[in-house]
Amino acid sequence: MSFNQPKCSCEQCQLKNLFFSHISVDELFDICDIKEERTYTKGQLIITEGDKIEDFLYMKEGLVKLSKSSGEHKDQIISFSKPFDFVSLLSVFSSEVHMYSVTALENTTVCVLDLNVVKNKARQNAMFAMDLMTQISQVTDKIIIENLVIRRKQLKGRVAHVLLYFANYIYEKDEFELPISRREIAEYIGMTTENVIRTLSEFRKDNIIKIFGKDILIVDKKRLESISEFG
Amino acid sequence: MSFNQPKCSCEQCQLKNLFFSHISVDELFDICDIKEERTYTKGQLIITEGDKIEDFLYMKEGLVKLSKSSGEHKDQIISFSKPFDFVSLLSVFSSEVHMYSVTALENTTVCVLDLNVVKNKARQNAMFAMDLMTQISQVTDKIIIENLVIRRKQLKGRVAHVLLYFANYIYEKDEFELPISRREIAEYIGMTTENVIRTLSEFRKDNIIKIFGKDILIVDKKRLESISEFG
DNA sequence: AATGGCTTATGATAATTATCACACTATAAC
DNA sequence: GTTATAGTGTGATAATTATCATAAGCCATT
Repeated sequence: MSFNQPKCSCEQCQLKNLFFSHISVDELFDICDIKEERTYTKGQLIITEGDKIEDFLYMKEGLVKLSKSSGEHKDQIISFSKPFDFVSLLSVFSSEVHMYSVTALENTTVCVLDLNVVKNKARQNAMFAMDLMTQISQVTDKIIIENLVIRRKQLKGRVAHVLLYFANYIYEKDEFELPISRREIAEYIGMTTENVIRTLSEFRKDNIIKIFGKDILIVDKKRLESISEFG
Repeated sequence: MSFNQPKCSCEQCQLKNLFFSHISVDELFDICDIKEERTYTKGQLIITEGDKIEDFLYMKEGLVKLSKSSGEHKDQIISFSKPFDFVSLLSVFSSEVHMYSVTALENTTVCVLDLNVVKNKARQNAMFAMDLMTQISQVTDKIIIENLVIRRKQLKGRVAHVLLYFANYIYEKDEFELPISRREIAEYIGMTTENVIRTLSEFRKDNIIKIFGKDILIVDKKRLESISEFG
C-alpha cells in the first residue's frame, strides 16, 4: 500500500537490542536481506547435536529445550529458553559441531544468519563482539547456577522448583499448560519419570496443586515455595 | 648482564596465545607494565563470591577450585582449573559481582589486569574480543558437560570419575596426591562426605586403588574406568 | 605434652530413590 | 473403528544414599 514499505522489520525488532545495538542501520539492512526466518511446530528439532555449526540463530517467538543425548533413548535436558535468553550461542564460538540439541516445545520462530557473516561482523566490530560476549556469559551463567540450585535439592524440592520455574519465569502465571511431559521433567531434574509422577500426585493430594493432564494450577504457592526451598 | 633485558616476560609467556595473540607487541608491553603478579598458597582465597569484579585475572601456575556457597558451611564445587583453562572469565562480562569463589588448591600464581583496561582493549580490538569469547565459551562448555556427566552417574561412578579426572586431566599420572579433602570431593559430586570415604575404602578393599592419606595410586585403571562408566 | 578442631574412618539405621510390574488413557497411524 | 505407541498413574520391593553415632589420627596452637 505504501511506497515507504520498510525493507524488513529488523529495525523494529525487540531482539535488535540484544545483539545489534552496535550495528549501523545500513548493516542492519544487510542483515535483514540475508536473514532467514524459520518456524517450527511443537516437537520439531531445531538444532541436532553433532551437526556442523553453520548458522547463527536467535529466537523471536516460542519456547525450546536444550538437551544432550546420553545413550539410546536417554536424554538430559540442560535448560529451557524463551526469546531473549537465547541458546544457539552455546558452542558457537568454541566448537565446530553442535554439542546440544534444541527442540521446540511450543511453536517457535527463529531468525537465521550465516555464522560466518556474524563472525566476520564480530571481527570487524568490537562492540558487536562485546554484546555477543555479554549474551553468552549471561546465558551460561544462568545455566550453571540453575544446575547448582537443582542439584542441592531432593526429589520433591526439585519438582516444586520446576513448577515454580514455569509459573514464575516462563509463563508468569500460576495456571499454565506444562510444555513438557513428566518424562522430560525427569530428564531435567535427574530423577525417574515414575517419581516425578508420584510427586505431582502427592502435591495434588496435599492440595498444593491441581492437575488436569498437562494443565497445572498452583493452589498453595507458599507451600510449594517452602517445599522447593527446604524439602 | 645484558643491555637487551626485555621489559617483561609477557612476550615469552605461553599464556600469551590464549588471549593476546591479536594484541600488538606495543600493547603487550603496555600490559606488561600494568600487570601485577600475585601468588597464593594452598588454601588461600583468590576471588571471593559477592565481591565487586575489578580485576581480570588469569592463572600462570597452580590449581584452583571454583565454588559457590549455599548456606552456612555448605559449598558446592563447580569445577577445577589449571593454567590454560581459566575461570575468572566467568561472570566477568555478565555481572558486576563475582558469582563464585576461587580458592588455591596448590600454590598458585595469577596475573592481574584492571578489568576496565581489558574491556577497553576488547572494545577497540575485535579480534581480541573474539579470542576472549572463544575462551569463555570453551570454559563454560566444559563446565556444563562435566556437570552432565557427573549427574548421570551414581555414587561409585562419580567417585571413580573424580579419581580418573585428577589422574588423566590434572596430573597425567596414575599416582598423585589428592589436592582436596574427601569433603571437597563430596561437594563436587553432590554426595555426602561419609559416602565418599566409604566408596574410597571400598575401592581400596577391592584392590582398585591404594590410599595413603591423600596419596592415591590407581592400581586397576580398567576396573575404575568401568565403574565410572557403568557403575 | 596437652588441647581442640578438623579430617578420615566405620557401623547401624533411616530415608530417599530406582526398579519392576501392571493398568489405564490419550493420541496418532492404519 | 481398531491398533499400536507413548504417556500417565499406582503399588510393592529393592537398591542407593543420607543421617547419626562414635572413634582414631593428624595438625596447629598453646
